[in-house]
Amino acid sequence: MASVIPAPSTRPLRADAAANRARVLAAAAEVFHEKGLDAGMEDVARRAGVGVGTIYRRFPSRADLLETLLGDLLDAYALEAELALAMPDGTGLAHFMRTVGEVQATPRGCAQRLWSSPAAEVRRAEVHARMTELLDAAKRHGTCRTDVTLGDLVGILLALRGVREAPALRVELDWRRHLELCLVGLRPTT
Amino acid sequence: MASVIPAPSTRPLRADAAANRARVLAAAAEVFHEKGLDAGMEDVARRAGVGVGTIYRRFPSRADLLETLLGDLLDAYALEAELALAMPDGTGLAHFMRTVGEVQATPRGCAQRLWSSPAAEVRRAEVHARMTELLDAAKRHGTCRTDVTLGDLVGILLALRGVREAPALRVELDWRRHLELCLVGLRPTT
DNA sequence: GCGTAAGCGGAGGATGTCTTCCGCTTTTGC
DNA sequence: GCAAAAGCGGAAGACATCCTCCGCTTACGC
Repeated sequence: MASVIPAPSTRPLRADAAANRARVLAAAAEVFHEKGLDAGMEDVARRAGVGVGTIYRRFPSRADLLETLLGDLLDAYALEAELALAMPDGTGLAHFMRTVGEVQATPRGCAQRLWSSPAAEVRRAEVHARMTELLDAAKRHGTCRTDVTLGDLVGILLALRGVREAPALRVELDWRRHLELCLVGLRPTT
Repeated sequence: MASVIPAPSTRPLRADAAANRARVLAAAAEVFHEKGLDAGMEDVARRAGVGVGTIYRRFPSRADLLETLLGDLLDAYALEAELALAMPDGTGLAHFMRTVGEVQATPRGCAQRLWSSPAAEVRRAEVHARMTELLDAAKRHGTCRTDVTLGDLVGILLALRGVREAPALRVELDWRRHLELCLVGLRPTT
C-alpha cells in the first residue's frame, strides 16, 4: 500500500500548454473588451495565435472561458477592497469605487456583466461584505450619508458600465465624471 | 393628363394589415424588453400572433423593426422635454430626468441602447437641444451646478440603463434610487 | 356578391457561430 | 536520444437565427 492518495485531480499542464492558456485568457479579455461579449471564438483564437481547438481543450465551452475571466475580475476586486480597508479616515470607500472604475475600463473589465454567474457567488459575497465594511467606515467618519446602502454602491458600479458601454453619441461621455457626480451625491448634506 | 401627381408613395395599409403592424410593434417592444435586444424574430411573431413572414413584409429586416421602435421612443422623449420646458422655476430638468427613467422602464424603453443609430440622428439632436434648454433653465434658477454639461445628463440616463439591465444579484438594486443620487449630485453645494 | 389586389403563414434556404474530432507535432521523463 | 503522452490546428458537424418564397386566405371597391 505505497500510497492511498489518489492521483492529483489536475496534473500540472505542460509548459507550452500553460503558456497558451494564459495567452488565450489575455486575448479573450482584449477581444471581448473591444468587440463586446458576443465576439466569436475564432476572433479570440486568432488574437491568441492558436487554433480554436486549443481554446476548447482548456475551456470546455465558451461559458467556461467567460466564467474564468469573471473569477479573475472578482479576485481583483476583492484585493482592492482589502487594500481600501487599510486606508484612514473613511477615505477607503471613494478610493475603492474609483479603482473599480479603472479596472472595469481595462480589458479585464469585460467580464463585468457576468456578475450574476452562480459559480462566482462566493467571491461576489466576499466582495460585497468588504464593501459593506468600507461603507460603514465611511459613515463612521462622516464622509457618507447614513442612509446609503450596499445596493446603492453596487448600483453605481453597474451604472458606470452603462456609461462606458454607451453607443457613440454626439455628446462627450465620461464615466469618471459620472462617478464623481455619484460620489458627491453620497456625501452628507451639510 | 388627368393627374401628374405620382401615386402617393405609400398607399394606406389594409385595415387588418395596419392592426397587425401595430401588434408586431407592441409585441417586439415586450419581447425585447423581457429577453433583451437579441431575442429571435420567431419569439416576436409568436407573441404578436402572426407568422414571421408578416413581420418581414412590414419591416424589411430586423434592423428596420428596431429602428422603428427607436423612433417612437425618441418621439416620446421629445414630447416629454417639451412638457418639461413649460414647468416653472427650473424644476423641469429633474422632472424630465425622472420621466425618462419611467419611460425607459416600460417595454418601449427596450430601444434605449440604439441611440447611436444614424437614422435617428435628427430627432436625437432635437432631444439634446431641449435638454440643454432645461439645463440652462435649472442653472438660471440655481437648482443645478453651473459646471454640469449635457454630457453629464446623457451619462445619467445611460447609467440608469446600466442599473436596470443589471443581472440579478443578491443586493437590492433600484434605478430610482440611483437617479435621485445623481440629482443630489447635480445640486449646487451650498 | 365578386374579382382582384393585398395580406398571411410557416417551411426551408442561407448564413454564421459554437463545438467536436483526428492526424500530426512537441514536450517530457528516463 | 527515444517512446509515450500531451498538445495542437483547423476542417467539418451540429445548431440556431435571419430572411425568402409561394400557395392559400381575406378585405376592399364596385
